[in-house]
Amino acid sequence: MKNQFDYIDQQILLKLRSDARKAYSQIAEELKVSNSLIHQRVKKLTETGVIKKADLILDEKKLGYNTKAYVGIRLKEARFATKVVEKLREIKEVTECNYVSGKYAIFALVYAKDNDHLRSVLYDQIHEVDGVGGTDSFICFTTNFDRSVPVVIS
Amino acid sequence: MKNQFDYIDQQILLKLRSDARKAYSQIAEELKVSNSLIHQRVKKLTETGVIKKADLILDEKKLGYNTKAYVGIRLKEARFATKVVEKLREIKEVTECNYVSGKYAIFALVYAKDNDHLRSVLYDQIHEVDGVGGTDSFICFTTNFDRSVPVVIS
DNA sequence: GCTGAAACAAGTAGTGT
DNA sequence: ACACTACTTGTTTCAGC
Repeated sequence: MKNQFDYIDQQILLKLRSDARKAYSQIAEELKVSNSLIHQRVKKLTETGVIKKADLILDEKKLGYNTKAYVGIRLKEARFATKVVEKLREIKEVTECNYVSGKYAIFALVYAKDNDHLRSVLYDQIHEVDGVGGTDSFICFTTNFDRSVPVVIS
Repeated sequence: MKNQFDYIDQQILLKLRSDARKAYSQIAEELKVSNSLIHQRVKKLTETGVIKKADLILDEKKLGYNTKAYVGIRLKEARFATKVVEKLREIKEVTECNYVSGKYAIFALVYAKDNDHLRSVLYDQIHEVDGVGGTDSFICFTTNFDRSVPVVIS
C-alpha cells in the first residue's frame, strides 16, 4: 500500500470532505472526467480503508452538550488498562479514549450537559471504575478550531 | 430554540450519522413517511445549525499520519492567547485548539508523520510562537475509540 | 406540517477501447 | 484505467390536503 494519491484522488477527498453528500457527477464535471471514474475511485478509496465513512457533524451545543472536557486518567496499576477502557466505552458521555505517554495512562474526551453533569460523569462514573487511581480535567472554555488533517502532507 | 427533537428528527440524525450519503428516499421508506418530509426536516436541521456538515472520515494512518499527540500549552502571559491561537491555526498539523481550565492555557491536538515530524512541529513551530511558555505532550499509543455524542441525552 | 406526483438529476452496471 | 450507453434510482419542487 502506497500512501500517495494522484490529483484525482486528492480532489475527490477534498471535495467530499467539504461536503460528503456532493454528487459524484458534479465532481466528475468539475474535474472534467467521466462520472464512472469518480465512482471507481471512491469505491477503491473506501475498499482500501482510506475513506472510513461519511459522517454527519452535529453542533454539540445545539444537542444540549454545553460542557466539553479533556480528562487525564491515572491507573492504580497498568494491568487494569483494558478493563478500564471497556468500562469507559459504556459511558456514553466519553466520546474518545486513548492510551497515552506521560503522567496519565489514558486520555479521554467527555461531553456533558453542564458542569454538574460533568461532575457526575467524573465522580459517579469514571472514578467508580475499578482500577482508576485519579483524574485531572481540562475543561474547554472555547474551541478555537477543530478541523481535519491535510490530505497531502506538506 | 428547543433542544429536543421528535422521533423523525432523531432517526434522521442517527441514520445519516452512520452514513451521511444514505438516500433520503430510503430513510423515508424505513420511517414510513414521505420522501419530501425527510428533505424538509434535513433542511430545517441544517438551517438551525444542528447539522453543521456532512464530512468524510479518513484513516489518518493511511494518509501517512502515524503519530497523534495531545499538547498542553502554557503561555508566558495570558494576553498572548489570541495571537498564539492565530499562529497555531497556521500550523496545519494542529487540528484542534481549545482554551482550557487548569495548568495549561491552551489544549491542542497534533498529527504528525512520525516522532521526528512531531518533534519538529513542537520545537520548530509551536515553541517558536511568541508568547508560548512551554508545552507538555501526551503521545497517543492507541486510540481505543473515537465516536460522536449521543443525539439524545440520557 | 405532511403527502403525492411529475420533471429532472444522479447512481449503477455492463460494454468497449 | 478510463469512457460511453442504457437503465434504475434518487432529488426537488410545488399544488393540495
